[in-house]
Amino acid sequence: MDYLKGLNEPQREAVLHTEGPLMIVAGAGSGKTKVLTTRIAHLMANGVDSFRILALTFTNKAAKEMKERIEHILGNSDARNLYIGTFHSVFARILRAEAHRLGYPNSFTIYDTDDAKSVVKTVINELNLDDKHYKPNTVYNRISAAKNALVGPVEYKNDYYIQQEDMRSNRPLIANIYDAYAKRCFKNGAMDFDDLLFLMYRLLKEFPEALIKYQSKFRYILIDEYQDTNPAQYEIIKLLAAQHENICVVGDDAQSIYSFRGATIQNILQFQKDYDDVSIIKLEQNYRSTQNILKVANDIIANNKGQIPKNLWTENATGEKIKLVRTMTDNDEGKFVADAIQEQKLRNHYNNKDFCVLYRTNAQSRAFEESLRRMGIPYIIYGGISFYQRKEIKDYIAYLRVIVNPKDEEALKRIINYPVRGIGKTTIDKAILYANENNITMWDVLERAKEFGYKAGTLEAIENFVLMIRSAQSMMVKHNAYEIAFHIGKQTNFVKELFNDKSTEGVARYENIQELLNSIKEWIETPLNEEDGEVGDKGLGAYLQQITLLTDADQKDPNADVVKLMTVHAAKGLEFQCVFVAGLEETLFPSGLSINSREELEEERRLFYVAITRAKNRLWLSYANARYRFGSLVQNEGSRFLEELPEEFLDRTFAGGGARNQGSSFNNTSAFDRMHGGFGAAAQAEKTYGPPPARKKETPSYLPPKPQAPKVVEHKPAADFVASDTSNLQAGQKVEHQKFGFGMVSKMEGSAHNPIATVQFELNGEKKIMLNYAKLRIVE
DNA sequence: AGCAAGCTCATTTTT
DNA sequence: TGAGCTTGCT
Repeated sequence: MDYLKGLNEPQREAVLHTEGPLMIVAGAGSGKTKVLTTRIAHLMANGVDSFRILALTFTNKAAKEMKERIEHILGNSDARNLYIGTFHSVFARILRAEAHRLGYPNSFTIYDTDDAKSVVKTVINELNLDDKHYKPNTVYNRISAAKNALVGPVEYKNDYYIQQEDMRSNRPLIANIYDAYAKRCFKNGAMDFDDLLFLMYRLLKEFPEALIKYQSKFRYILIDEYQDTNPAQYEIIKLLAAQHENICVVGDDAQSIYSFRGATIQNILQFQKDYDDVSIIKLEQNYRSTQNILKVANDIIANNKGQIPKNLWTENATGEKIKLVRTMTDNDEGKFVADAIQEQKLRNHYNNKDFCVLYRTNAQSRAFEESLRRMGIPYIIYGGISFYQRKEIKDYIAYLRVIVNPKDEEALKRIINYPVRGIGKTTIDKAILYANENNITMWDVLERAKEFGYKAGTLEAIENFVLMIRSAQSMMVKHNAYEIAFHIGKQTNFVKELFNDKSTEGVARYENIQELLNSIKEWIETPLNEEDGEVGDKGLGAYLQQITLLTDADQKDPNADVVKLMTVHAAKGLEFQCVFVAGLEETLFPSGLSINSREELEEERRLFYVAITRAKNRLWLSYANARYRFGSLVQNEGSRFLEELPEEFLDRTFAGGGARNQGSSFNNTSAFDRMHGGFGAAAQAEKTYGPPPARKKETPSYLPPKPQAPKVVEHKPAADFVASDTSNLQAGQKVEHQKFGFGMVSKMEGSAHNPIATVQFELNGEKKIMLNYAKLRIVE
């Protein structure tokens, strides 16, 4: 019973309460994972067979961590056979075994978002609809939302309100697209991410034998991050738990941040009504953050209505005040963060991995990357395009997909003529047309190419291709995923082709393929779950299933000593010594798309709450006066959330042009800036903008008066306008700007990284031009 | 057929 | 800004 030591009272209670429905309301940093893992270990220590425990998480990372911690507690490897995983991966595994019931091959493909959107696009075009109006992205999101609400194509078409909505947006035919899309996926033997939930639900609902099988199998069910479950997940859980009712859900309504994906807090409230005697345990002691950080977080979230009442408290030290920093531009914000990290490393002996930079949108990462790179601080970005989304990797994998499931038209289209083998666009278009006309798959057409009147040369090319795929298919009986992958790379000249490309990108692509092959090999060598026979051992099918459900975060080493950059969403469940929350500006955080209703705004606020509560020791909040948004510099107001911060816990500073912000004896300038013109851009900027304003008490921040940009007299540059190298620009030179026209440089200032020219334009008067961004042509 | 240049358009967040 | 797509050229 050693594992019970080190738990506080409610934690212990949650672990020991094994029978019957239980809801754990776990505040940020209250030891939720510890409770979940100890609970599972406790069940196992008391003789529950690991096959009978189902634990569902939102990320593979969380699942993996839980498994490891359980193994650690138990001191053996019994945990290997637990059903721990994401909703998607666990359901994929079950669906693989039950696919036949739904009319799917058990070798079904899982389409990622890109594949799915591509099918949507294909279908839109085939229905002769305009893809400018029916944008694949929009339509896909609509379909996705429908599936997550368990609305199938038929219900979609028959639902009055949904139809009204589509009428209003002038897209009445989405129902038809949805229907065609679902049929096409089925024909391709493919499920998209949402299908893994939707079809799992249908499996349990429509096939009582399947329902009984899994209901009785899973005697104990645990759900992590319950506040982020959507209706599909909710219904599935309910069905699975109905027999034993040993269901434990863990969540925090204050951290619900996925409503855009259909998640609803209603599930938390509904849970209490679904079962007769639900026990509720609250974990309210925070072990993560300083008092100051927690105080700020609590104050922020108190602005939301209708929270489950909780009192999150901590015994930790008071800690430092929260630093609120304003900069001129997003690039300055980047520089400020890199500077501050450097300073903290020196002053407080932190490692790189103690720092995390959080932002609202992935696009914001650029400024931080640049400044960190310039300072030589190693970093890693979570959430960009993942390894498996790179073109060469997707192409390579497409071969494997076709071998496993030749009905997969998306994969087939990718590789049928790559590397080039004389099966061009015309041939492919024809094949798809024939397939649609005869209601067969594209692969069927290729196999029976003779019947469709292709020219001799084309026919030969097709037949060779079909033979090659078939021979690889026959390998599946005796060979594992690695052997087949290696074989196909050689056979198709895929690898050789990349090897011969000596351009920088070519070399990188070749290396990526090598890395892919290595990772397949590695996967082959890791031991199986005992019960995994049903998934198909180390075959290609099992491999493919596994990688499509892998997230970007799963591919990166969380222990590497590097600064981490990620969106707030991606940071859920993580913690860091030092956290920077950047881009706290209206229309960015909160997002401009979420300020029109209270619900959306409250979700943004929860997101901010999640961001703040990632920090253990030190927290910086930053925002920029102006930032580059789709190409041009846009002014922004500070976020309304900043006004909700309790003033007494804040330390306000201004860090204009990337200077150090506080305290050091050299005051506000970096050595570099001092060498290049006194106080540099920072001091200059401070004169212009002043320090960040303290909280305005009365003025509501809604609809802030927009500072009117001075009207520009448009200048049409010559067609051959070419920006000059302005690194040696001097006062007195004459220049041309694309928008402002001709002018004379009157003054040069700023640092060498960030030179600023003051120009007297003939038509537009005096402007300050940041040479790093603007394009100027030197006239003389 | 294949490639390069130019054009348009989008930006929330992710399994 | 930059990705993806169409157009036009070879």
